[in-house]
Amino acid sequence: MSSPADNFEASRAEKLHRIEQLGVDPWGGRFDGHTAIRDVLALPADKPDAERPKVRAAGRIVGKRGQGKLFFLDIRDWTTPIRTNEQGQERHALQVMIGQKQVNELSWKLVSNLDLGDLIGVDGSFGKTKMGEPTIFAESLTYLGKSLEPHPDKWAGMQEMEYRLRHRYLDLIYTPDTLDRTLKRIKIIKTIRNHLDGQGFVEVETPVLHAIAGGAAARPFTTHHNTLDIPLFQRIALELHLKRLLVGGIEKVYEIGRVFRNEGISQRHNPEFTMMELYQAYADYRSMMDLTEGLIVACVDALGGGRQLPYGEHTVNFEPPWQRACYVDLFREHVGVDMNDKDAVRAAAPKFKINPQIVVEGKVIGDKDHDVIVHELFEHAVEDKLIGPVFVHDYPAGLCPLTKRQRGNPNIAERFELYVRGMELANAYTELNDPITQEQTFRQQLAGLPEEDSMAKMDEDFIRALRHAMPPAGGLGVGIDRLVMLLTNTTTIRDVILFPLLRPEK
RNA sequence: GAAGGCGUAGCUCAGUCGGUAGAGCAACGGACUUUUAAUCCGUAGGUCGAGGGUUCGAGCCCCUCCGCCUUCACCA
Repeated sequence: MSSPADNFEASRAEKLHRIEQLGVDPWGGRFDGHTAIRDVLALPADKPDAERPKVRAAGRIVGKRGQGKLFFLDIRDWTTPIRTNEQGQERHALQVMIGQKQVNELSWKLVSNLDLGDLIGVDGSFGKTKMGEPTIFAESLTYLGKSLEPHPDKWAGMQEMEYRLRHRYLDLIYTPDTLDRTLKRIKIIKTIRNHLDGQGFVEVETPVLHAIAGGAAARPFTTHHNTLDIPLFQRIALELHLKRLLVGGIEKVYEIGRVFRNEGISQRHNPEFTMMELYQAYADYRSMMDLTEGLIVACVDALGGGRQLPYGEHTVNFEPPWQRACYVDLFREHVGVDMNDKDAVRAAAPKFKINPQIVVEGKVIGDKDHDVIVHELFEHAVEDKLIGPVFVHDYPAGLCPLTKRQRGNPNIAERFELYVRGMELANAYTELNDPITQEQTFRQQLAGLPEEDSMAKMDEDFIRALRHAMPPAGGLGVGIDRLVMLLTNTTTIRDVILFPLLRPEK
């Protein structure tokens, strides 16, 4: 008894053998001068037979129809547009016609060995068939790779998320949105670089391996260096090194890089994700608002789909200027009480299903801090309403201990978050450059951390850097994955990351 | 971490009341020079996620486990 896989493997092995017997390498080699399928389809297709343009193309076989001495292939490459043909049908491939009399003898012998999933090079002329389908009329074929595995159903495609994630290479071929999103992500990141470079920022690379994982309050991944025999952490933020560079006089600096947080996985969280952080000397959070607006509008424009982008049921209007709203005002508007009125805030909490008491394992062990209740209320009552884009600015100082206070108002932190569709897209501060306050606040934060987070340590070296005077600065952080989600109408982070973390099979 | 859903051929999916495991595509053999989800004739393909239990009999009912999805919780 043979399994279907065995049958399949045996048949492909037999074809490999037959191709080799013809003196043809089934794995191909350098194939110069081929035209992208997008460009082939743009060639004039209505010339008389004798005047058809000569073309060379290469692609993956995604369809084949045999008809005795005439054979049709559908091939696809990474430029292949989705178009509607003269019959009103949607097509996502370029047709190749192989006629026994039109193609050379060796190529005709190869035809019976062609399978869905193979990579093939074609030389021929470009025109239309009697049915009006743009087609390459093949004169010779070149093998560029034989698929030894079956490919997904050509019409149903790939439906199961797990199958798509574990076979992303197939997903890129058979789910058009996957390739489209991937290319858009690349374009967005490139646009960010171009835009920032154009504003005089410089991009740097800072260490991924940290002796102390600082700059955020997240649990890090741990690792170990053998020669030094020390524990190391993968970075959870870019912040502390970039600020050292501010001290060093690099006045406009940014980094786009991977950060790692050893926390939950969800539609909006992957353990490794891409952050962009930038710092600008002698600027503040207001400067960052203008910069953020310009940066994201540049990304929107780069995608070429206009400034109103769909997201789920909504349309988000990225046309500047964007709304700017005070935290206090939004709070009053949606919660209905003044956030500084402690009794009123406490009384309002249950209306939004928030317990103003701290409960551990079913027991009340105390009252939550006022600022904590305020922020929980904000998250439950306000965030979802922020279709935006909207800059929420001037946070309660208690929520942002490491942010510079407003001059003359120590209860307000100079911070904003950019919200779009209820998602936090960017986070910016007027950075604290007073090393004494910074150190005190660090120590207070560390003192409050639970046992399991005891790997968090004071970064003395960073404090020492600040003590040499860091310029006042504005800082901005943008979660690139979430930005791509928003701009490509994608609801899960796993579809904007090519290879999101999955539990290994078996 | 909790609850719910899903897991059947390579892919996409049916499977009724517990009674011999099904279809389309893909594959294999054959016919066919303008097809395009080609058509026609024929063939093969299964650890029903894994393990245990109930039963004369389990894809289906029960238990345990694994994986994925969704919601919630967590989340600078």
